[in-house]
Amino acid sequence: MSGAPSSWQVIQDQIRQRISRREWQPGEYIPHETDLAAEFGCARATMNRALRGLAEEGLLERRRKAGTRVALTPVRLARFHIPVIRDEIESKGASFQFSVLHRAIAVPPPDVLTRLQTGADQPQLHLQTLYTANGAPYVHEDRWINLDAVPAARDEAFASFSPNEWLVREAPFDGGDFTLSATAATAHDARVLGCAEGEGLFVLNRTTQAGGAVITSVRMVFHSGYAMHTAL
Amino acid sequence: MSGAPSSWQVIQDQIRQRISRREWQPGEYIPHETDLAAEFGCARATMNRALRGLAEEGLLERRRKAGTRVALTPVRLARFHIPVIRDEIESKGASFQFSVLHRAIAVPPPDVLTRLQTGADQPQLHLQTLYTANGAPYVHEDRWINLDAVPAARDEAFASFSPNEWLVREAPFDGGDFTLSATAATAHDARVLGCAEGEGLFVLNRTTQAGGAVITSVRMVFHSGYAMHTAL
DNA sequence: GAGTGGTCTAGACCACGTT
DNA sequence: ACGTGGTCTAGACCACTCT
Repeated sequence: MSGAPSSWQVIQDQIRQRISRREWQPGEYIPHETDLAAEFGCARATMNRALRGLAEEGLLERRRKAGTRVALTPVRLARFHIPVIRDEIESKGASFQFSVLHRAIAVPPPDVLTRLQTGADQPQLHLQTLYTANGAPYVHEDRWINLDAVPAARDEAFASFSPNEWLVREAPFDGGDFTLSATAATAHDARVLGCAEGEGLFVLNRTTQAGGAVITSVRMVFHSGYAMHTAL
Repeated sequence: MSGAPSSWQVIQDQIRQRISRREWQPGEYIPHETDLAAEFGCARATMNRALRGLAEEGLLERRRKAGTRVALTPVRLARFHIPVIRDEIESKGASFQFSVLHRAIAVPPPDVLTRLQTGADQPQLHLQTLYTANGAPYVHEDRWINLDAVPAARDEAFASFSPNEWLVREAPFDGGDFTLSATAATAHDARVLGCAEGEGLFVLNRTTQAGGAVITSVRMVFHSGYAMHTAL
């Protein structure tokens, strides 16, 4: 389907099998790169590529001088695609809309001040936006934009581009963090998202930075029933 | 702190800067590997390593014959460490305990049957386990184990090892999927987790496989206030 | 001090897709 | 048909850590 697997991928799969079949026990040292390369009849660089991948997945632990061992605790890491709202909605075949419910310039509350790393006397841009799919509420976004970092936002109406898309275009970020959590729908959440008060809602908090400066801090509350999914 | 950055990392950072500073616009084709390698005075393999990493991050799009371009939509992917409960709790300096609240062999409900890919006439092992940190409820686990795939589970008491840890030891997996969502605490949730009914709780559904066979399907409901966090 | 993985190079061939 | 990225090799030097 997707092309012939390359040599290092084949080798990687073989190694993976030896691990999952317990031919190499957890905690056990496996042969050195050089020996494995000889066994598989490939260059050491190729074997390195295969093993490096497994180490990045957390299946192997490698240390210079010590060697390579099978990880004791297979600490798997899951990859989640961070949603660009429009893409996520349109990829489901639904139509995308948004409306800015609230727009103001004000001093953020303390928790946002901390995240934005701005002063208590510096007003910033506050936006509340509802994104809908086929007209149904999809996610409610409560966003603060650091006007020192993105002064152009002050005069932006967010008519043709949603805050989300506008920022991606105008203020490319190079860092940040995510927090996923849950909350019970408040009366306000319920009204905006069109769900019952008290329902469990999925929440994503996100801060993005560029060159060390925090650009924006956003809290997104998703519609009831929303879930993030990934394969291992 | 963590060693001198290697050449390909330095190069990768330079490229990253050119992108985030808009020296190369989104959608724009950047020079070929060969040319960039010449410009940076490195081997093509080294440049390839740098660019490949950026492509995996979603910052670049590469196609044979076409070339390399800056991604239009920087579809970032976030990496989350999948919690091994004991490690997660102990890494916070808390003590780890667990207790199996319920243990039975029965035919799973329809949704679990689908996930386990077993028949409606095949009883499987059902476990409900509470994990605690310093005695406080941490996560409640509702797990079904496929006895065809893991027959040894039938006679396991899960006294010294939690279901979680026992499975990691006895039935190494090589695939699966995750779903993250939210729910409002039911009366049962509230009682088990010691929270108020109706609170928003974080839920992780997980299915793990080995060699194509589904080993276990589990739903974990975390204590109120739990969050998953990651940096970009 | 010595051994192992980490990285780099120059060159080659191949696979894919048509900026 | 041809150009570009993907992969592989053989050899070399280096960095880190000490099952």
